Amino acid sequence: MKSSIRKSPSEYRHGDLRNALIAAAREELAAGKYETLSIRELARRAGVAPNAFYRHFESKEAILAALAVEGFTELSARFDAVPMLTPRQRLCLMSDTYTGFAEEHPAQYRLMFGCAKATLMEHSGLHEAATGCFGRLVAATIAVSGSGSPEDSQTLQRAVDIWSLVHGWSLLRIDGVTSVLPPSPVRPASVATDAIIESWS
Amino acid sequence: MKSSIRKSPSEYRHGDLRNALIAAAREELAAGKYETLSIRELARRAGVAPNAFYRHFESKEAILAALAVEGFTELSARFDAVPMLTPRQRLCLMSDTYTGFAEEHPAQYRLMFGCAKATLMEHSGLHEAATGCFGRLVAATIAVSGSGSPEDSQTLQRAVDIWSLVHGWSLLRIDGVTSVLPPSPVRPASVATDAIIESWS
DNA sequence: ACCCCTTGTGTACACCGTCCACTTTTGGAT
DNA sequence: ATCCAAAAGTGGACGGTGTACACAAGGGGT
Repeated sequence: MKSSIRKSPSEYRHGDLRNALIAAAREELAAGKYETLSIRELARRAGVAPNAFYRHFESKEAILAALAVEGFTELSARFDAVPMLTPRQRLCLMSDTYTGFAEEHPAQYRLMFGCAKATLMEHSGLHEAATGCFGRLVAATIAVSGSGSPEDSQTLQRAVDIWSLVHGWSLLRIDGVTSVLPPSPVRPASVATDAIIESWS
Repeated sequence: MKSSIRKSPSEYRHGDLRNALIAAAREELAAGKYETLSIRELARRAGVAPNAFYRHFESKEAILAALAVEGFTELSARFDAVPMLTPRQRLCLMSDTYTGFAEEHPAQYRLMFGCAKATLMEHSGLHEAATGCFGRLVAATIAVSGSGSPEDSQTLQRAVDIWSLVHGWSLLRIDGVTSVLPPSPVRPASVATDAIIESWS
């Protein structure tokens, strides 16, 4: 019954610390901080001791992986919401959907592919989330190609070409690298996407 | 004349510490370490106290920038060595030159574009090196397009499309992201590059 | 022979991720 | 209602980082 000096007993248990930590991490990402994101800072934001973190996540990598999963899931949802016009138009729209997501969530996007590296891919759900996301790209590619199964080598190559284009397009803009060239009005990635698709016919 | 316990007077002065530090950093990059590269480790390798570093570089960012400059310069040199067949063939070869460099030096490549972010671009020489590198891409694009000055908006857009493709292509492979898809024989980036070029005519 | 400037050292600070031992609280079985 | 084990949060510590400051060692120009 004796109350702690620092916090009332009622708030000794945070109640939903895991989500509070994730929410704080999302804020950091929204503020553009990814490389400098720190566990201690998240704990501070949640009003909790640094080590409380480890009751909810195995490691720093674990929460990063969770945020990456969120990102891939959100991107998948956006893909699913792209309307079906012609298969070709749909794949172009998916290109712009992709780059749009990356530009809206630059730090999270970088996180998603920073996580793809090495050991992080082993974290629960990450591989599945990423696979599901790009499976949608492959499916849309198949729809355009007309034929080809998901294991068809040519179809995969084509999907990876599109993926490469929108991935590079997104990162060049996120990192502000295009500033090394004279400024020019931005043209959507779908223009180049459409050119690549044209070559398939 | 009394000798230090730790090192003979003759090696109190390292002689070429700056290059030794850069060499050590190059080794770390060759070993794939970029995010975890540390000043203290470089100093250890050079057999010197950590703070000796600061007599030769303003900060950690400074040596990273220097390594990025090296990368852009090397890539520029490779671009210059690409033979002129037809302008279109040449641009395709430059695509494969680009991805080849990235695959040979994955950590350095990531560094080059990690550096592109934010404040790092302000470091001496980095902006020039990057601009020079991609100016070569623009020039090759102009050669294909037939017309167009470096300020021509359409030409720039086209060059950025190619750049996006090879940048994304390189990073997807560097980060091993393509492992989320069933394995398939790797096709050079120049196939998609050629498809994009085709759409210009 | 002197001085000074360059180069390298040592100490220190604030931060980080994470391990350990500890305390507080809660939920369920008795 | 009581007790106890598990869950959740705390505090301290270790080894790591980048870097600021004051100091020592040594070589070059006068």
